[in-house]
Amino acid sequence: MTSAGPGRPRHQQPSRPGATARDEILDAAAELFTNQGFASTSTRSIADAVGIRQSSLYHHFKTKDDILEDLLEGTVSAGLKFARSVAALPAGPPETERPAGSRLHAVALYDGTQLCSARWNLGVLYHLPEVRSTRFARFLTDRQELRRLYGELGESLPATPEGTDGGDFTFRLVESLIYLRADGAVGPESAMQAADAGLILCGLGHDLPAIRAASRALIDRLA
Amino acid sequence: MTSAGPGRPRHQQPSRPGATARDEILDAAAELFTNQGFASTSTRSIADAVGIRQSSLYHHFKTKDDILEDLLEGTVSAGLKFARSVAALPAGPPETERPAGSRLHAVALYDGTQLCSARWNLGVLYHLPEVRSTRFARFLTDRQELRRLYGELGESLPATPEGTDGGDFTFRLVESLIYLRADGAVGPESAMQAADAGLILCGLGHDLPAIRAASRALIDRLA
DNA sequence: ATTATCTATAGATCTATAGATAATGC
DNA sequence: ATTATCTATAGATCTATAGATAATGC
Repeated sequence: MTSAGPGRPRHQQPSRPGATARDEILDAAAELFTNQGFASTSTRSIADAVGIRQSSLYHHFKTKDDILEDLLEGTVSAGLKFARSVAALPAGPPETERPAGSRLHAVALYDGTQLCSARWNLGVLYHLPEVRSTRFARFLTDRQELRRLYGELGESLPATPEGTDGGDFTFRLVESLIYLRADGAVGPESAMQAADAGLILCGLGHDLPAIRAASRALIDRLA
Repeated sequence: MTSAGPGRPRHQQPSRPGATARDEILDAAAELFTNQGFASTSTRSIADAVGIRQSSLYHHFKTKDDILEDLLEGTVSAGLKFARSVAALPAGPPETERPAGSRLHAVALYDGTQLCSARWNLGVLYHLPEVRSTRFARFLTDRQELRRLYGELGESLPATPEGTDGGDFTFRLVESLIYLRADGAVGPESAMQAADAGLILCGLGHDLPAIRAASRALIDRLA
């Protein structure tokens, strides 16, 4: 028994990662939302998982939706930032020769690696009907911009067969890692395989070894 | 005012498709589950959509979960049946020459077409955390068998590049149609494009026109 | 004074059951 | 007798707010 009870200081016995109580709440909510669903997870169960009272959550978040919003934002912001910086690079090789498709591959690999290795598989929340509301507009537009960047990087490739949008297929393959992971079928190579498959669909399967190397270099440089 | 009130006959003013009250309930639940989510949809709102009292639902279904179970089963049974009959065909051309990959393409096209054109986009319910319980074992094993059949059909192809499971990638691309549709981005060609992309990943992109023709023929014959 | 917690609770649900009622079909 | 509906309700939630309490830091 340390000093439990009303008005106890800020943050004791951190059973969860995170420097602050707010971070602990987010971590507990992420675990519960991904494992039980958003609507099925009560604010009480989140509080229980953290070790505080249900009502104390409302000191840190205005509503339950706000918790979800924070979590969703966190899953897309790094990937979007990386994709923006990659898309801002010139397509042609600047000084070092960079094979066509390296930029799309790098975005897919970075994004996919994150989806596979993040502490919780929050991607399963992307397609919740609840999320399709203006309430979550910032997340939605961020994810839409990321998708558009995939499309742009795919369009800049001349080799793609007619009729297919290789960039968007790559985006879809990368996001399918979410459900592969939910099925327990993600391995250490899954993200690379998804990125490779995207490039194959763009007609660049013949050059994969060089693309992989340039993709890794881009990630090391920009991430 | 027709004969409303207690004990009225079975089934009047059918505002929804379906011959029976049970079918109307399923249709209303499908609409609400896909648009608002399963946990967020109350039995009352389903009943309201049908035009009966909340408690009257329980004459047709034992629990709310039972409604979901019925809906999920309905989305996978036809596709699984088709995939089984396709997988039972000999791989080599029997009398008519059937190009390699036609069987996988046919399964993907049939399945994808259904996902794109079903009255409600029930696929968004596949990955609900709630569904991962033994409660829905029959649906889960059916879907798993369908996935395994994709894998088998992919394995039988010699052309697939090493390291990629072309059958499983095809399965993932087809299921990604669910989320393409949820984003309002499905067109009349989407299912065919997904099936084609799967075959490209299996190394058969060069033979697509012939594969498409054989795939269509298989669907006409077996579906 | 500010911050983080607590207790207590309002008010609105939500699922499922019990039992009454009336139409149908034998 | 069976079927499909209804009314009424038990009992269990669930979210969010109000206001008290105590530790902290100035």
